[in-house]
Amino acid sequence: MPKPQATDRIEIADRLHSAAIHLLRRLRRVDEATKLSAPKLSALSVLVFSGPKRLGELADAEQVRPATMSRLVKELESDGLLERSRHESDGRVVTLKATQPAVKLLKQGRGERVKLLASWMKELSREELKSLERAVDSIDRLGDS
Amino acid sequence: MPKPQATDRIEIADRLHSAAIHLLRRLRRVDEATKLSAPKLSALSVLVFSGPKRLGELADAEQVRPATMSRLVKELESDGLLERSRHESDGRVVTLKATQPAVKLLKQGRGERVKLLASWMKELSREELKSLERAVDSIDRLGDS
DNA sequence: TGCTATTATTTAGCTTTGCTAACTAAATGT
DNA sequence: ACATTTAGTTAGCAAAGCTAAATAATAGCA
Repeated sequence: MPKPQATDRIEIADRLHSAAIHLLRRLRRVDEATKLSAPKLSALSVLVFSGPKRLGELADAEQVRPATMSRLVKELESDGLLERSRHESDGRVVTLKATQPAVKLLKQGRGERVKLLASWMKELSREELKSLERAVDSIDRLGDS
Repeated sequence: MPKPQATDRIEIADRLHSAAIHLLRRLRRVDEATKLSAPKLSALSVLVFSGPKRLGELADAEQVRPATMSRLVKELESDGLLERSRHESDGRVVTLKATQPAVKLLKQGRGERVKLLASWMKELSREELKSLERAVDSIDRLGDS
């Protein structure tokens, strides 16, 4: 019984890479309906489910540069989905907080993209769903170190 | 022992969505080294591992519009990584074939992004790797129907 | 205290990769 | 022959990533 070799890992890595690309491309199609693109939904999701954050923290959490997050935040703000406020003691930091409409959108609607993805998952067998559930955490930790 | 509920699926879908976004963002950082972005590597990978394709087929496989694939192909061609040729009997179709340098790059080097991803996977336990291997196929089939 | 360095965010400008719409060229069918 | 369909390309736009440079506030230190 062979142990996992480097080539196995590379094979799996290759398929994971393609699968991630394909999955996000398929999900992109729902964007018009939601009005929220993947990066915006993902960032807003952090604010809704983990509470207020400063801009730099959110950029870190989302693996983008502060400059990129600044633009996303500006657009989410003008959509009324989050509020910027200045920190009381440190005037440099901007604190971001999801608004009620955003909480409603994400908590109740949970996002059109996520609902669509969840509906696709109905096709999976019980075992496939179990594997997927276990794998998701591994995937999200990949490259953390 | 409860069966998987809709809320479980939505929870997993939400985490899968975030995990896929985060994974691809982390991988993007290696692009400078490779000179091949995710969409190009993914498209080229199809040609190398599944053989020549017409442009429309490749666009379908990659879940993008022909117009988008046409541009990617043009750039890959000017990098010497694939060759366009006209179909013998049907003058409308363009057949795409990976060149030797491309085969070498992907088969031997297997792409910097994939190598990096594979190296991250060393941190996973045997069990996590197994779950991931099983899950990858499910992920890639999601939304196929 | 007062200068200097650091830190947080923003702005400007560029690149890549999606898209749609409109075009060309070739094949098909009536 | 002529209209329609099919395959691919081109043009032009938007979103989201980046870096570099600007701004503003804080912190450190002589």
